[in-house]
Amino acid sequence: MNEKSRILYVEDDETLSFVTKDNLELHGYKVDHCLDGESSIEAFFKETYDLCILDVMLPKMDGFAVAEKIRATDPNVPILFLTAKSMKEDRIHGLKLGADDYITKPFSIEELILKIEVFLRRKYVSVSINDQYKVGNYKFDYRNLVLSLDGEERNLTQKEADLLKMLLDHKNNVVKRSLILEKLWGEDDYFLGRSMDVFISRLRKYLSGDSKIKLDNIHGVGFKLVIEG
Amino acid sequence: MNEKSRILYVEDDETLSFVTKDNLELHGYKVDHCLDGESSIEAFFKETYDLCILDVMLPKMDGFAVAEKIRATDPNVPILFLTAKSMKEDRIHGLKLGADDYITKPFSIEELILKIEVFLRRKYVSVSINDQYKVGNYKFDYRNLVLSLDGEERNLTQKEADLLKMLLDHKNNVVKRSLILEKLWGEDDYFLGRSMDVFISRLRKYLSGDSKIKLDNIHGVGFKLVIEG
DNA sequence: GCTCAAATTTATGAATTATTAAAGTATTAA
DNA sequence: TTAATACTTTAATAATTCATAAATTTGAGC
Repeated sequence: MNEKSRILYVEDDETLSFVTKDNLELHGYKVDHCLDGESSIEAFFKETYDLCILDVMLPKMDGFAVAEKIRATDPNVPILFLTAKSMKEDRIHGLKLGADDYITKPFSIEELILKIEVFLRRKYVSVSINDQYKVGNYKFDYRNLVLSLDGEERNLTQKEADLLKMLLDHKNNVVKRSLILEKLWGEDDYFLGRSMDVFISRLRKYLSGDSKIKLDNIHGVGFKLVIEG
Repeated sequence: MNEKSRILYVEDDETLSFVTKDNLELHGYKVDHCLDGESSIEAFFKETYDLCILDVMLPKMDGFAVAEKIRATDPNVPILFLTAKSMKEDRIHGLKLGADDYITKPFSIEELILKIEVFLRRKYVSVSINDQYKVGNYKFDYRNLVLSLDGEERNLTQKEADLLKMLLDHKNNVVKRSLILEKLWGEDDYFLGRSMDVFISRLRKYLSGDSKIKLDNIHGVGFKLVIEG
């Protein structure tokens, strides 16, 4: 099991925050609660958090200001706002500042937890400069069809790139033969399967420069691109 | 400047969808619009999209079913649901399926676009949402056919995995030989029974690393996977 | 002790996959 | 229009994997 996810929760309503914190902890999160904006900034600088939940209305420094400070430090940490019902302006303002979502009060704990899960179950990196993938020691630029290993560039064909991308999107997971064939070849038939095998073979050769990369076959099922470390 | 982001938009209300598509295109997205669930799946298999917007209420196949299909193909693409106002159950159901957010109708275009931006400005990589079973000290990933004991991984064949899953689904209960044979081998005959015994035998070997796991035979009846504690 | 179910190990053959080479198919350039 | 080039598919052959079969041993239940 993974370690507990750490959540920074800023909310001045003591009753609500007590219940919410309690519930979140019951669900296995480690929650630090702050009562106002300023102390939350302090906390954020001291600790590392996986996610922040900010009430908009806060004493001393409102949620937006807190979000700006946090964003300036960390462009990646997900931020959820708690806003009063129907304050559309607030919601839009928050999203513009770089918040990732908002929840309108009153909210159900179940919904809050689901929203938290959405952001925690993904690794989550800002700014995808085009479609640049890291593949072990390789770099793969999907848009430009370039696969490179310390400066050494190799141009891929569209189909090679599509296949690599598909395997990469399912990194460390099995991708069914039928799925690949349907998606990249349009239909799943025996001879197209032979063709795909040729491509797999070629990708193996291309990627043989890094021993931490394996393109495994799962007999009768499909392929799995495994990258150690 | 990056290339246009490609959006798949599924919505059966023609008036609304016309306006929305138009607006999104004005904002620089490339939008493909589908009127029903089935055609959207087709489109998804043909093209690559950066984001999907699904109405929940759709003819032929509802938005949830579409989402499941899409998730099965691509674990990473962000999915936004359009739900009727106040249908809390819908929202929660959607999030559980792996949707990333929902927007309640009626929605403002500005808000929709902000939400889209939230998901497009980041690269999302799912941390893998597998159905992992716990089997004593082992972990069993049925989808990927992997059985692991503290880091030590072993790939199972499809049939081995099916059998283990079946025993696991009846954990601590007897599963009749005839049931296993019919379900996994298609018919119940003597020789297939011998074959199954080989598989049982193999599973016992695989699971021998944890003494709290027993795969008992109930003479003349079937098997029972017992896990203490 | 006897009989049959179950367990285990080894063998076998069919099916799947791998790899390299050759043939086909476009696409672009001359 | 032809030649050259780039790419995909087909073909041929080798290698591997796996379910089943077969052979043998163990053990349950009477």
